Amino acid sequence: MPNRSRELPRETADRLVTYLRPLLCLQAEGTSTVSSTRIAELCSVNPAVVRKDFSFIGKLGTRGVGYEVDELLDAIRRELGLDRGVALIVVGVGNIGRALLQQRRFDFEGFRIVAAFDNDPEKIGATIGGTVVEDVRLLEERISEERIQLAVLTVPETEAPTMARRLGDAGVRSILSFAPCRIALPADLDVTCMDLSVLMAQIVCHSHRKEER
Amino acid sequence: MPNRSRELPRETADRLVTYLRPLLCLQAEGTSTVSSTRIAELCSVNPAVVRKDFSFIGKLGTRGVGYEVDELLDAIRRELGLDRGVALIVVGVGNIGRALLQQRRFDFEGFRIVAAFDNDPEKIGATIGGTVVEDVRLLEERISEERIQLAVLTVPETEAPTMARRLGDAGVRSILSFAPCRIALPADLDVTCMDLSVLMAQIVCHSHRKEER
DNA sequence: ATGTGTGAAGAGCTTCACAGCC
DNA sequence: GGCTGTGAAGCTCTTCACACAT
Repeated sequence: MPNRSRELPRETADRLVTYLRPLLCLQAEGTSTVSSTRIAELCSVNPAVVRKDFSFIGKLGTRGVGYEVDELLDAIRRELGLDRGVALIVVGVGNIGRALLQQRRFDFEGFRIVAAFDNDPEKIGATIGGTVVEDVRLLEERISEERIQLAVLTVPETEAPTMARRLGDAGVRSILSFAPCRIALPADLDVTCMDLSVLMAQIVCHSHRKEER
Repeated sequence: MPNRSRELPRETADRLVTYLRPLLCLQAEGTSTVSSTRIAELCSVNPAVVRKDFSFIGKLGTRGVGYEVDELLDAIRRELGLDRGVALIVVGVGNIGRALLQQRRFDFEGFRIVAAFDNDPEKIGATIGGTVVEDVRLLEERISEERIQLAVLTVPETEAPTMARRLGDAGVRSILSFAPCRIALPADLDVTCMDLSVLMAQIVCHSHRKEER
């Protein structure tokens, strides 16, 4: 009985994303077929999890053999909607903004940075990693032109809430913010805050908790 | 019956960290007491979750009133081991490394960047955000001097695995890596990979999945 | 009246174990 | 023999609802 539910569990969706990179590596080194056990090793998870995850996107494996790497990649990307290139913008060209613009690996993975914005006249007009930095006043115009759904917000903490609202009003669906502050969210807009202090604190805790065993 | 199990669930530990920042804000604006409902709003979780989480670290609230902000902060930090300042190093002073060094908020939150390293002679000796960049050859020496347990790894992808091993051998317990690659982990060392492509892909998926409802 | 503390019920995810196919 | 596919069991976390304290 094929697993027909369109409802793949949230955890499964998240893990499917993490399988992509190891699979791309295997593909690059010419491996054509791979077992759930091998993938599980590469991702530090249980092999049964891997098989169950794949079962949600259809029967892809051959018993006694394993999975075709190419097929897997296609199936995962199709399922997750990563197969048609996701256009995104970077708002704020500070250190983190620059890091993103210079990260050329994105192309490879189905992301396309189509614009970057800042309010600093010194930065406007500069080309970083192939993208020209534009005046933030053009933000709304460009978002609707390019039908942008994802924005990465890397402006200073003080400007983040205002800018998040502007992005939402302009039609952006999701925001990944690096500002270490709570952003009041207008419900239909989802904001993911990547707060490095929080992340590091969590890591430190895990380590403390591990010692107690 | 107080919840005496030292075993706080992993999710609880992670959430306790996320409560810190809103609480710090409340403290800064002079609020002395807060309800589980208010915290729940600020963190987008269920109030019952908040109360249950706090119950794991002892009875801290007053029925009919709420929780003392100061007490809560102390209790959470004590429980998570964030009360005695965590020393960390930054390895690799590229864009992300610089972003971390300039983030002065860490001091506030119990983190102390005690050293930064790079192999570029142009960068060695420079002071960024109050920290002097040192030659990466001094890495092992400084780690043992300062008894470093946490390192943030922001070197290029090609150097990340080697450097992770060096850090592990030198005595570091946890690594937060920004390199978009799998790092073979020596079991007792825990490596958290913050892969921005993966994060963005997950965000895009959440958004797609939300639309389907 | 208001808001905490918590057993009990419920939901969701993980692991197991084995049948089935190559 | 090797590996997938998957019901069923097990486990963990979440949500509910209400007793209890102020």
